Amino acid sequence: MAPHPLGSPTVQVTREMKQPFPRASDHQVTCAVSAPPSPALTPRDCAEAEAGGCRGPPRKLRARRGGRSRPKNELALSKQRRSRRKKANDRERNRMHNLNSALDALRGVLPTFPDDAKLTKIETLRFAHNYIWALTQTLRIADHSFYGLEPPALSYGELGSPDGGSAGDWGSLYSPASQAGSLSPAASLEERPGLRVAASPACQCPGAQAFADFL
DNA sequence: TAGGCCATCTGGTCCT
DNA sequence: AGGACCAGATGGCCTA
Repeated sequence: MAPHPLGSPTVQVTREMKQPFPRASDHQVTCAVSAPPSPALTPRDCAEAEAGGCRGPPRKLRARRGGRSRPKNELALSKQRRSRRKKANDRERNRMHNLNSALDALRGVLPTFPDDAKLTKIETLRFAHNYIWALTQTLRIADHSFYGLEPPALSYGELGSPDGGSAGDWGSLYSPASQAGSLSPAASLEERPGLRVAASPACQCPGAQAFADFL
């Protein structure tokens, strides 16, 4: 898939565009209260009910009960519901955009070539995880050589999963040792020929050199 | 054409 | 009550 840049304007496809007819559930919600349980109410039934054309207390009686008439209430209620839903949709969209922005920022600090295909979301997360793990190991090696100690044995088996913990949720996704299909820094790039990790002039990511050395 | 990825909508749940 | 978060559903786009 040709990744669409995140900043590109997203086409707002409303429910109305996708689904020419209102969802049954929506209709049921608005109709259920205002009309007696009758089989298969149509929007027209609802409209009639709202206009007082349906069975139910006559106008006079309704008015006598005081306050606003019920149909009007239902109308207002459904309007309010729609408005709330719309606001919630906006927030949700916004939230997902923020999430994607964060993901983009993460992509930005991962060592790939600028013209490489964009990492997918899951690839980005897995790659970042293993990248951090690799950098950690690099620091470890550097520390040991600085203090004149023997470098630690860098076997995945000894080190466990990249997060340093048990092979829990993260490990199940990409323990470098066990997950052949995982996005370990090297493996992930073999999986996607378009993507490479290297310390090259084209790659302007912090830690890329150390990372490449480590590899 | 099938499958992968994605954006969006939606209803439910939890929290403030 | 309203917002944040989540997961399921749906449909569009793209590639092998």
